[in-house]
Amino acid sequence: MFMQPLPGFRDFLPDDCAVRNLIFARWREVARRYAFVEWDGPPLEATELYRKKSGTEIVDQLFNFTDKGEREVAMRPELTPTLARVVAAHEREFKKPLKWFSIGQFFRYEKQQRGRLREHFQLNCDVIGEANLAADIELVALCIDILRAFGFTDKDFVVRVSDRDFWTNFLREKDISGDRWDELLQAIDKFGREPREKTVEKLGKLADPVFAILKSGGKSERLDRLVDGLRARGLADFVSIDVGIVRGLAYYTGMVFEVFDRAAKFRAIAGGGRYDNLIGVLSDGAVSMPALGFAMGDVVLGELINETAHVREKLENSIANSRKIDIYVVIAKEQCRADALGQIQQLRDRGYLVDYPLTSEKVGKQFQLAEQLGARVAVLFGDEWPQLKLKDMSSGEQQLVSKDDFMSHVETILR
RNA sequence: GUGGCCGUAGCUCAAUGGUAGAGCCCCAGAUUGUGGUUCUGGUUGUUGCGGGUUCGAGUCCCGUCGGCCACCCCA
Repeated sequence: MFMQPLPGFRDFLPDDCAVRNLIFARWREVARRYAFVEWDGPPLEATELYRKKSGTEIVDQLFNFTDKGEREVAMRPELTPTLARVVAAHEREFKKPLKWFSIGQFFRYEKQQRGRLREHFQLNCDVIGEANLAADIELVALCIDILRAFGFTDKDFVVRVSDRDFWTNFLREKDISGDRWDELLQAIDKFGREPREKTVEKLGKLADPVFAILKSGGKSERLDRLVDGLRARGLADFVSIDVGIVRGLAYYTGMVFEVFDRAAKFRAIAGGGRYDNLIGVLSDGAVSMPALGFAMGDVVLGELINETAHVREKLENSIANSRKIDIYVVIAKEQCRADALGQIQQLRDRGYLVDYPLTSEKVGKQFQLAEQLGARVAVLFGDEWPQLKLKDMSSGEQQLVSKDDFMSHVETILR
C-alpha cells in the first residue's frame, strides 16, 4: 500500500526521469528559438478561476478540495486561466506582444486510462496582445518545430487547423441565438466520436447543412492564409484544414488546432487556439487583449515517441550519452585513497563527471563499474604513486603519467 | 461515474482443485592490480487484500483495492 503511488500518479525512476528531462529540454530549446520567455504560475488556484471560464466539463474533473482556511481550491487543470489572470494584473509591465512559455504539472480527478492520468506535464506556449494572423502562423509553426526537434516528420504527425468563427458565422447566418452556440459547437466537436443519431438529435434542423460542410471540408479564407503562411516556411505538409476540429473548451474564439499522429492511434498530442475574450472576461473588462496559445502534454507525446522507432532510438541514444561519466577513479591500494580524493576533487572542480568506489573493491570490479558507467577514462591509484595509470577505455591504451602532468593528459583524452 | 477483462518474485510470465516455478535483473564468488562474454552459488512471495465453498484454493464463489480496455469526457 505504501509501495505504490496514488492512482493516476507516476514515480519517475532514473530512466523515466531521463526521458522526461529530455522532453523538457527539447520543449525549452525550441521555444527559446522562437524567442519565447519562460514563466510559471502556482500549481494551486481558487476553484472559482476555473468555474468562471473553462466550462463545466473541466470543473467536474477538478482535483479540488477545501483548504484549512476554508478556501475552495483546485490543483491546476490547465494553465490558460492562470495566464489570463497574471497578464491582466501585470500587462503594463511588458511590451506587446508577450511571447511566453511554461512547463509545469497539471492535474485532474478522473479515472485513469492510457494517455490520460491524474497528473501530467505540459508545455504551454502563448502569444498575448497580437490580433494579426501572423501570430497564429508563428504559433502553429512553433508547435510543428517542437515535434520536428524530436525527429518526427510529416509522415508521423499532422496539425489539423480549424476556425471557430467559421462555425459562429454559420450559426449567425442561420439565426441561432448566441446562448445555444456552446452547446451546438460541442455537438459538432463530437461528430465522429458519438453515434450519428445523437449528433442529429442535438443539432436538429442544422444537422444536414453541418454534415454537408463536414463532408465537403468547408471553406475558410483565414485558414487558407494560415496554410499559405506555413507554406512560406516549408511547413505546409504538416498541416491540413479540418473544420471538424472545434475543441471542448468554451473560451476559444477564432483559430483552433489539434495535433494527431498520422496513424490516428493516440489522443491529440497537442492542441490550442485563440482566446481573444478570456483576459477581458476574467478581469471583468479591466484589461482586454487578444491572445492565443497551445499546450502539449508529456504522456501522449511519450507514447508516440515509444511507438515511433526512429524517434525512440534517437532519444535513447541521447539519454545513453548524457548518462556517461567522464572519469572513473580506480583505487587499487587503500593507502592511496586520500591522494585519490584530492585528485577527484580537482577533477570535479574542473567540471568533469567523476565517480569512484566509496569502499574498498577489487580492481577487476572497479574496471567493470567504470565500463558500466560509460567512463571514457579510468585512472588508477596504486603502487605507482606519485605516478598514476591513465587508461583510455575505448582503445584500452594505458599510460603512466606523473600526478603533475595528470590534468593535461586527461584534458587531451577527453577533448 | 457505468460495463468487460485481469491481478503469482523487483520485471516478463508458468503451475488439469493436490508440496509455488523459470528466464531476466540484482548480490557474491571463479587463488589477491585491469572491462560488455562465460561458469558457479545466493536473496526475494502472507499468489493484491478480506471472507466463503472444499479433506485440500494461486486455481471455484462473493466483496474490496489496484491495473488494462470500452463508454463518458478530453486541458
